[in-house]
Amino acid sequence: MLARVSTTPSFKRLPRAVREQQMLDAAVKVFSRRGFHAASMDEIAEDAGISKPMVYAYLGSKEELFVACLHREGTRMMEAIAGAAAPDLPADERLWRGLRAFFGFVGAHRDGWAVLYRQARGEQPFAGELAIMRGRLVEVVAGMLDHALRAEGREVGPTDLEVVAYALVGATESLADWLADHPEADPEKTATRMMNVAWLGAAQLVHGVTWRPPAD
Amino acid sequence: MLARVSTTPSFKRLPRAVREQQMLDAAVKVFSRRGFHAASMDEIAEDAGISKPMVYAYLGSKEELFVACLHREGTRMMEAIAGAAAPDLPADERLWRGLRAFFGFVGAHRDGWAVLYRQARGEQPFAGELAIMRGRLVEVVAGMLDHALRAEGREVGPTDLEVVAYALVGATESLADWLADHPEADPEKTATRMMNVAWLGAAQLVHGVTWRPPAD
DNA sequence: GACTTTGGTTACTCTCGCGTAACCTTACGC
DNA sequence: GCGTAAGGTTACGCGAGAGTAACCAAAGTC
Repeated sequence: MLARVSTTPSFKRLPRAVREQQMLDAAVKVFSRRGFHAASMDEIAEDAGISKPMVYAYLGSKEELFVACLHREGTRMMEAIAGAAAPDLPADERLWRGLRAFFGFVGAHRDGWAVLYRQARGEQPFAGELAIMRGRLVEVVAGMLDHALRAEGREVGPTDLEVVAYALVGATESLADWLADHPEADPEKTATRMMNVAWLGAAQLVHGVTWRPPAD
Repeated sequence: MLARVSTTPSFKRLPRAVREQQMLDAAVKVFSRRGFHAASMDEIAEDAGISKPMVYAYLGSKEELFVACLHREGTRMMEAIAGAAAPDLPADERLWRGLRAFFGFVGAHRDGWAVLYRQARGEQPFAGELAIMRGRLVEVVAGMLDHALRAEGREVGPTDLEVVAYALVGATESLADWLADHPEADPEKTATRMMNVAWLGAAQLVHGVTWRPPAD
């Protein structure tokens, strides 16, 4: 004993870009399993096969690390959706493709994105970050609705539009949660169900059918 | 100086039941403002006008305290809804009354319930607690839908029913968030908007209008 | 008016985990 | 082949905040 002065060089010493991705992979995994607070930097570092100071050197504080996860995963998701829903298609087709892409993504990352997202909704430092992403989605959906409405020669106040879009996005998020909690469920089928709720409701609105509260 | 041996007796020494409510009030306030983790027991105690050991004596650990908040506020909300939506009304009327009561409640507790709820969705120890409450709501909504469907001589698989109900509940939660973030918004109007999305979509489903994915 | 229960306090302890200082070592430019 | 930057490590400081021990006093109770 006492030999092995130079520790097994195995194959270490990877370039920064690679290590960063490994760290993010580990971070997403650990944050998802444990939650932001219960997750320890030590565990993330260990899971990434690296020591803690490296994580700090590359990705900064725990909060920054979490935000980085959110960003990477969020961007991937947004790209998946944007890549599927071409802007020159009719509204229902766009909606359908967007939903399918979204649920496909969530289904494929069942214990990554969805869980991270859930975390972030509550914690104040991240809620803002999330609100921005959700805001972009809401804007897109609201734009679609507006487009469809104008095609019918109709028009609705911007707040109404925003709120309806917000509700649709909320319903979709909710089903994403549901999907994440039901490993056996089919993403495609979930997307279809969501489409039923969203589009049939939205279509009514587009055609000017409106529900009004009873006179009491 | 050195006098004031007996500290101002002011009017202290309240019965347990009263103090517990004060503590819960303070806890809801602080948890909402700071979030579960950032909230300190010291601050809650101070805000309740009492010292920390009393909080531990009456409500137990920090987690238990949070759960107690969730329970109290959740029960209040459920009661508000249940009291409004009589079970012998037609489905749309029940839905409308339930939504109105719900948004009324959220609007009246803008920085209490909604924020607490948001917190709890993410944190693992509480997510279960919440899931149970949401589950009850989903069940009620699903039951309503089922009832309406059967009245039309139609029937849908239980999973479909559950998922649609889940989506509606999710959309509603989402608008509750929106309402909590928009102090100027009118709860009644928000309920109407939700009703538009939920009911017009649901009504289509009830009448057997179903959207199907394009053949591709 | 003693005695016990209930409401209340001050002043700690102790853990946990973020963040860092100080220190190696392999690769690469030149 | 030699300097230096880039990749990597061990081992620790230390702040914060949950939870507690020990102790005090008013209000019932008999």
